[in-house]
Amino acid sequence: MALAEVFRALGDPVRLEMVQRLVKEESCTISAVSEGLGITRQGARKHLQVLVSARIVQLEPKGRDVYVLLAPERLDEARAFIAELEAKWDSRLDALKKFVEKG
Amino acid sequence: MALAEVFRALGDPVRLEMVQRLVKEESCTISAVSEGLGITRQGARKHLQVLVSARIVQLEPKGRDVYVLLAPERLDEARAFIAELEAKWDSRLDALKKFVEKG
DNA sequence: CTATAATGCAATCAAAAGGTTGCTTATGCA
DNA sequence: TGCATAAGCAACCTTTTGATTGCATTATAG
Repeated sequence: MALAEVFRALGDPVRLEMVQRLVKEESCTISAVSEGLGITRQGARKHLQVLVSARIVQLEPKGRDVYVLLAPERLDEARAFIAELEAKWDSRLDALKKFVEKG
Repeated sequence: MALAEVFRALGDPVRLEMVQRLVKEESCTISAVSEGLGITRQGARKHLQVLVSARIVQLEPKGRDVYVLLAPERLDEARAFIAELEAKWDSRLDALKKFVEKG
């Protein structure tokens, strides 16, 4: 399942923080999303690459800088997947409830 | 962020499959959720433990069996987190749109 | 034109993850 | 009582992950 890769990418505090930054701030360079995370630039860069591989973000070089762009499609797929699980779960509970009511 | 642990737990095809099984089927034993995953029982058990640690599932021993119960709260937190990201993202796009319209 | 800032690339390293095998324990059923 | 089934525990192994350091490259600001 390709979704597992998306969840995995979100499964780290550093990467989660990066995604949150990208949601808040318009136009982040790699430097910007990597600052103040308590790890080195290269460490952060590896995390960023995980997000790129999961296609949660895209990189766009512009001169000396590389801009990091959020690609929200994958996030939406992940959200929808969980929502579907919840829907199935709820309908099962409903069925159970009706079964109990019937006696 | 505790949510990272939830995402991480979902970030594996085997565990994702387990969760899907638990949504579909009522009352699964450890054996049931571990069958047919292409790995050994002990391997599956380790995956299950990851889900337990992330509090996505609970274990309930009953006699010789141990039942695996889905605890949907964490899944809902994860879904809500993404939904919130999307909301922020959308409102930023709206703001940008208005800015552009104003000239 | 040169210094500096943004980035890339590679080697290295410890720790965690994913998986296995082997053995033990305990429960339920015939 | 005896045997099959469900599960636990521990050791072990390989690969991946998270992070580092060091050095090279490239582009912009003065």
